[in-house]
Amino acid sequence: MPRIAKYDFKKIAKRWQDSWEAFFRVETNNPGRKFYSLNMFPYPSGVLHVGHGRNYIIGDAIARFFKMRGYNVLNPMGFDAFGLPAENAAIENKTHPREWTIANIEGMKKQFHEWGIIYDWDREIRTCEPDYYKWNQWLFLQLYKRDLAYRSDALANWCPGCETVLANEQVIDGHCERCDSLVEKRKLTQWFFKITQYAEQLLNDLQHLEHWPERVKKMQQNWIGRSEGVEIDFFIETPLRHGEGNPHPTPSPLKGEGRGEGREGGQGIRSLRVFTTRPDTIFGVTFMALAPEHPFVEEFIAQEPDASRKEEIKAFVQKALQQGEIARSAATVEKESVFTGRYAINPVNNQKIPIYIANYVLMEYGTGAIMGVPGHDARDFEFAQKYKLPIVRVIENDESKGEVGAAFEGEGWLVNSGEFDGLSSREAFRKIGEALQSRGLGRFAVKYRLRDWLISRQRYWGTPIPIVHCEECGIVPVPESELPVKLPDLPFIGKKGLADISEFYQTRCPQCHGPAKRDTDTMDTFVDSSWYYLRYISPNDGERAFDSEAVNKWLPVDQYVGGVEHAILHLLYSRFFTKALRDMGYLAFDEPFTRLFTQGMVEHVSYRCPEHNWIHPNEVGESAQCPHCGRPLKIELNKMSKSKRNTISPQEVIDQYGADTERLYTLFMGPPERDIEWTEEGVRGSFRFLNRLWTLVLAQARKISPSPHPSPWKGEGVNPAEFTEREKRVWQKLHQTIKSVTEDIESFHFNTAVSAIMELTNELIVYVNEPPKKINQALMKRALEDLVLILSPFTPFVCEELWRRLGHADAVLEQSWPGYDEEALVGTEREIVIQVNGKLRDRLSVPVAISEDRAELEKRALAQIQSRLDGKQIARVIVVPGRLVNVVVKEP
RNA sequence: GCCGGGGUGGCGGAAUCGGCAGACGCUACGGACUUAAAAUCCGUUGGGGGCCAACCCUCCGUGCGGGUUCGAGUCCCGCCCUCGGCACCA
Repeated sequence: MPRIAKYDFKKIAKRWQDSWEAFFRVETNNPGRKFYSLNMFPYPSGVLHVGHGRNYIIGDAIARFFKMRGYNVLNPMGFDAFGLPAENAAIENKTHPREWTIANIEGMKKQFHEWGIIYDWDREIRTCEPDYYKWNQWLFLQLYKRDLAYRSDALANWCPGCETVLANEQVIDGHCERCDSLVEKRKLTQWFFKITQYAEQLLNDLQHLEHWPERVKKMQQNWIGRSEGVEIDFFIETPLRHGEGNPHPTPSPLKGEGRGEGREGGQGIRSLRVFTTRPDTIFGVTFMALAPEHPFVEEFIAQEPDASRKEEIKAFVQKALQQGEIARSAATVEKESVFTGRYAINPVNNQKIPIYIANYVLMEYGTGAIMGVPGHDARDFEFAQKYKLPIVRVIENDESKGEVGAAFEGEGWLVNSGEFDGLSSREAFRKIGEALQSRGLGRFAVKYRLRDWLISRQRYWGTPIPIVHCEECGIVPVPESELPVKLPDLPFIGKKGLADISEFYQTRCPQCHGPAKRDTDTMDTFVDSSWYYLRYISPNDGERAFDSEAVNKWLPVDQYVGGVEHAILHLLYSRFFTKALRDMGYLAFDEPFTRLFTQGMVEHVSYRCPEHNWIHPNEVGESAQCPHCGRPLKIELNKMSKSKRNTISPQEVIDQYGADTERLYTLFMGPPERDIEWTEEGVRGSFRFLNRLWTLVLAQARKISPSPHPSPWKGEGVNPAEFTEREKRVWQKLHQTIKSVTEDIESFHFNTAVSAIMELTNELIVYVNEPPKKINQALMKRALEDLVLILSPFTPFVCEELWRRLGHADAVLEQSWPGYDEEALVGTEREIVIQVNGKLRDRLSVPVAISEDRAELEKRALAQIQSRLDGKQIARVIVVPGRLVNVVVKEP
């Protein structure tokens, strides 16, 4: 017998690499049975490692699978090409960010090609090109027209490392998500998108996203942070004047008309508005507290007659402001405060309540002022203890009685609450709210944690904001006909923004044509990625951002695949854009992504030397010593990253084992949603499998005469009625495998799909080598063909080659996905488990017909294990048809 | 603190409408082939015991403690650990 040619993955890759693209070119005009498969587009930061590959390999497998199932698959790719790293790299290499970006894009496209990942490159998007960012500007203007984009001075998150402001979403534990610098609050005039206008919808519509991971929805829900409560106005006592004895009698709020928060005439501040989610605890209020930034603070200071107290308050406020809101908002910070010398009146019982300024009260949330209820709020309790304020219990339940060491934050019934005594917390919430509302002293309100999206960035490499500042006309939007406002194409000038380039900002006012200044900020790059999935439908359209008609046919995206790190930022912004564009009439759907899959990270061992820091695994020998100083290295498991020096280059793997091996291992290594460790041994295992497959198919291929592959769901070419028992088992295994692989791919269980394919391969190898060596050629041909087809989304190169060697002239992607025959799944015999008292004791093989016959199964099972039952009394026999017989015996 | 994942052999992980725990792969060990090694192939591989070996038998075993059930990795109650998100948000 002639030798089988070696599995030459390099030759095979070269042969088929360029042959597939045509299958993923789509006509967008006529979607037919469409499937929009989308991977989150990458930031072109350099070379991709095998961990990045996971995202794209999953996406490619899905696209190929749906293609074979007869869908018109749209699978585009592009580059999120604006952003800070390009600027930093450009400064380092003394080039222009564009050069660095383009070079990386070219490199990454080569990598996709090597991986056998197919996109419709005619639809490629690069967000740094004017023909893309022009539409960012257009979108900005649309939002501006509808008051969804506005300019405001606010305390913004300033990152000193990146020298720019950041959105709330980009601040992690008070640090910059990019460079980890401690973020400061600075008062700056900045552009915002009014995402809060959609807070309610963004929250509510989460429930319709059935095919999103639960945790992503939960994260968004937390982030939006809705709370229902009541806003309450507390009258403030007029301050004492010098020489006066008693303060003026306060107006009785229960009788008087509320006037809401604010000042009145020359009388100064009259009332203070707070927000609470627990109006039922209002009788327990023993202090009020303002945020140091609260507008009343200044006035209180001004009105303070006592000079030393005035200084005390001033000093405290200054210190708190310096500490900054971010630092102060950490739960670990000690509660500090100063008494203002002023009192408020509790509208429900006329009690006089001292007003404090406290560091733990945030201006950003609610009204910037709180009512302090130490009996029922842990923070207020801590505060009251420190400042020796009274703690009043106004809610009780069976558990809380007698307990006084802490705030009771649960629900119960009211006590010490006047006419509301005895009501449940819930009833009291409503009744107290209503009582306040009827007197004009309060109103039901809903607050969100979500803040508006700050989009201004003080950087060069981004989309210029299309606004002109004119001394005469004020803020003037650039007319749509003048878009794009292009980035000045100067040799890159280092760490400078547009504010340093007079050629850019000097302009004329579009309205009065007088001299004016362009806005010198650029947009957050998350603007770019909030709508790119719309642009893929008509990527070269010079007339509009996207073609609504076609977009409404192709979207929502059927399957979106990407990293969970975008659970909040990108995915929330995209949902916001979709809803805003829908309301403008451009889109006819509510949510951009029907199904979302978030793949886990790939981890790899990393070595750390106390002196030389991270050492690449390739430099580390068996002994795990530092190659520079010989010291023992600390071994850790970390996410693959350049900074930890533990990345694996796909090129290494492809050179040594081929792209199919990398793809197979990536999909097989573990459940795709979970983080998983990359190991060299695992890669070799996948390589071994492909070699075994190669040998099996080639050894048989020469015996098999070429003929067209039958259409699915039919047994053409094979005749199961004439199969031997052995052949029937092979046939059954084949159909079981097709079924489970199909279902596993649909549910993203690639690891078990691969293992099912391995089992089938093993079974076929056993069948081929079994002693009689009489192989049913028709069966074998069919089995190998189907095997190759169901493996092809995972390892397209080797499968294409094997498919051709099985005698086919047409491509794998032109084939239909194999179907399975329900009848073939069953087989002829079934194994029934025999248990005694629930423990496995024996097995019984019965014909399928009998496996459903309770009486017969019981009879046979008891006969088979009779010897075991000596002297024991049978109490009961449980029969599960098709599965088992459990004999319950009483021990003598 | 709150919310959500997850805890199964030496390792990654299978099996959750309650019904054979450990599929598939890796590692390790033994054997075949080879002058030798690599590769490949065959076998063993959760732990303990039944004198050795084969076969077989048996007990224990899915984070911990209870419970429901003929039967629990799977369901219920109470904990522990771990990863992720949110967190002085009133």
